[in-house]
This record gives sequence, C-alpha cells and structure tokens, in this order.
Amino acid sequence: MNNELEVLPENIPKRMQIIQAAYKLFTENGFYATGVDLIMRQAGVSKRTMYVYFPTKNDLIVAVLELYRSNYEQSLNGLLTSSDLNNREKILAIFDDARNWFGDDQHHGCLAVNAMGEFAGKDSAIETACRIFKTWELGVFRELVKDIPVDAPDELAFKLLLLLEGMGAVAHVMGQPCPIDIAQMVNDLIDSHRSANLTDGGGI
Amino acid sequence: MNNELEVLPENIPKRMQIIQAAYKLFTENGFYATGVDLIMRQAGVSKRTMYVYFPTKNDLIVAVLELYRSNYEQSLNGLLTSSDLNNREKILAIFDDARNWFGDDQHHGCLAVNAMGEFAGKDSAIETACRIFKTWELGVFRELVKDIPVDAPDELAFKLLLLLEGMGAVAHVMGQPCPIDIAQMVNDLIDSHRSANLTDGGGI
DNA sequence: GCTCAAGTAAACAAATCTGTTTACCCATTT
DNA sequence: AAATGGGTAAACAGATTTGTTTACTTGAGC
Repeated sequence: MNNELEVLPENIPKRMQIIQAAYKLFTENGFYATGVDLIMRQAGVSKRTMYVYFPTKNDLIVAVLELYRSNYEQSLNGLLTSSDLNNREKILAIFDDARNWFGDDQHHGCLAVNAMGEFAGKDSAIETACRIFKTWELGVFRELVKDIPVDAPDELAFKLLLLLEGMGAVAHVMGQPCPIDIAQMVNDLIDSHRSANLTDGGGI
Repeated sequence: MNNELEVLPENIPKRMQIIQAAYKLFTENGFYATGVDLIMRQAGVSKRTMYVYFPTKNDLIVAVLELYRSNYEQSLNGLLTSSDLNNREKILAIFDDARNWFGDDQHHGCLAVNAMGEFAGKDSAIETACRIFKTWELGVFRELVKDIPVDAPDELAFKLLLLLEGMGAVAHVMGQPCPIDIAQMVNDLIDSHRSANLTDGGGI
C-alpha cells in the first residue's frame, strides 16, 4: 500500500548517504571501532552497494575526510561571506565560532587529527587526506592575513593555525572550552606582527 | 647449554615489561589496531600473565597513559632541574625540546590526544587518564609562570598549553616541524601579560 | 626434599571484522 | 515484452579479536 509514489525524503545519491552515515559514526566512535556493518545499516544500504562505491573501508575514510573539509569550508563561507567584516574581524569570527563549537559536548576533536592518530604510517591515502585538510586550513588563514599589513604574513597564518589546533585538542581532552580570552590572544598575535614602519591600514 | 646463570638483561618486573611493550606498540600503531597477542609477544610474556596484571586491554591502556605522563615528567626534570635557567628560559627550553621532538619522524602525536580520539565517550577510565595528563601539563606551566611577574598567570599558562598542543598536532598531521620562530612567539606571549605597572623582575 | 607461587605455551571459545558471493527484485528504457 | 542497471538481503569465507582455560615448568624458601 505504501508504493504510491513516495516523495523520497531526500534523493541523495547512495554514495553520499554512505559517506554521511560513516562521517557521523567515525566522528562519534572512531575509525577502527566502527564496523562496516553498522555503517551500511545506518546508511540504509546493502553491503554490496557499499563495496561498489568504496572497494575498501579505507577508501570510505578518505571520502569522509574530504566531506569533513568540505563541510567546514561551507560553514566558513556562511560565516564570512555574508558579513561586511574586515579580515581581522573575520579571523576573530573564525576563532569565536570555533570556541563555541569546541565547547559543545558533541565536539570530538579534529577528525583529521584523530584519523592521523589511527592511520599514521599505515595508509598513505588517509595520511594525504589529513594533510590536505590542514593545508587547506592554513590556506584559509593565509588568504585572510594577506590583506592585513603585517610582517611575515605566512608565519602569522601558521601561528593562527597552531592556536586553532591547540584549542581543538585541549578542549577535546579537557572536556571544556577555553577559559581564556581568545579574541584578545588573536589580536595580540596579529599586533605582534605589525612593526612600527608599516603604514597603518586604518586599524585593520 | 645456555642454562648457565644468565645475567638477566634487565629484571624489570613483568608488569613493567608489558606496559613498556604496549607503550611502544600503541604509540606506533594506535590502540584498537594493536592486538593483545602482539603486545604479549613483544613483551616476552604469556597471555595468561598479561591478564593477571591487566584484566582487560583497556586497563593496560590506562597504565600506558600513566607511563607516558611519567616519562615526560622525567624528561622535563632532566631538562630543567640541572640547569640554572630562570623560569622564562625554562619555558623556552620546554618548547625548544618539543620542537625537536615533534620534528622527528618518530613523533606520533600526543598519546593522550590519540587515545581520546579512539575512546572518548566509550571508556571513562581512559578519558580520565587523558585528562590527568593534560591537567598535569597545565600544572607544569602554572608552576613555571607563577614566579614570573605577569598579569593573569593562570591564563598565560593555559595559552602556553594551547601552543604546545597545537605544535604537536600540526607537526603530526603535516609531517614537518613548525616553520616559525617558536621562541619568539613564546616570548611575545609572556610579554603580552606584562603590564606597565608590574615591577620588572630583572628581565625575567 | 617438598611445597607453592609465578610463569609458559597452547588450545579453545565466542564474537566480530572486512570483504565476497549468490539469488533475487524492480523500475526504466528500448 | 524483454533486457538491463542498480539495488536488496543474506549466507558465507577466512582472518582476527579479546579473553579463558588447561596442563606443564621452574625456581626459591622452609
């Protein structure tokens, strides 16, 4: 009786269904600890289909890491493009967003860091996916820093990455958000790269 | 013929043998990915004995995390107690040491962070062991910062922890040491906590 | 010399893991 | 109406997992 034209709740292609189910499970339970049987059940897909799209579990892990990056990219786009913030304010917005995010009970640490912990030295495709993620993050900061008049912009971008990374890891292990004024710290960091002989870009 | 009184290479009690073998394997291959059979073989101990000392694998993981902390504590003692550095210099020494350490191919990220990635929400004893490690690290910085005349010393200590953590994670994922001047960054961080009305402690 | 604690080696249990294979279903297209 | 592509469900294979148990060894102290 339920074969009247169902309005498919979401016509996400199977491949995406699988990746999203796996993303959730890997994030919450880790990679090794999550079996493919559970993934396929959560995705509502047969095991046969899973292995058509992903010949090995590790291939699926790589795809999940790509989704992780893409999700964060979209989230940042939503956070930054619509507003009329200058680049310093955008950087501050990223950290403020991360602070809230990391304070959530649902925070499970950076997926790329976790993946590296489980697969470093064991699967080079996964290692590469992790590096791509961090390289991309660094690139985001580089782009933002580029238009702020500072000395050694690339080094500043790297320092910002260090800080973001530290926040995520510490919050995950300690189980609580940063008890410090991150905005102040980021501002100090940026200011420490502004020597006296730089023309002031209007308080940027 | 080889049953003449062997000079036992090291008479480390069995328990310690097991923990040390497990430490090495967990560090290099991850926790889930390391089976107890391999641990027992590397430790040169029967499985029976292993399960006498550690009723479950997770009990062994907790013990390994304690050894990890203890090892780092001893390493820091060797680094700091013998020398006549002031506290700022000691902090710089910690970061310099870490920078070298993280640049090594043998660096596998912080074991507590890796453990948290695999066992968060699944084993509270392991979670606790991870938190103890980070809390101890924070305590080290708190002690060192205490004698430097700064504003908000506890916040400064936390910032130092963030930075150390970030260095470790980024180096692990990127597979290369920090390309920035860490000493400069640490000095800037400390200086940013020294307001004008603090009496100068002699350049500490 | 006997006893006892501590350990070894290996078989075993029961579950779980990734990955394969078989048989079937069903909607679309030609 | 037949063929085909994409999917399901479930059995299966074979390796591996944690943990238990059994039978034996060995060394030290009384």
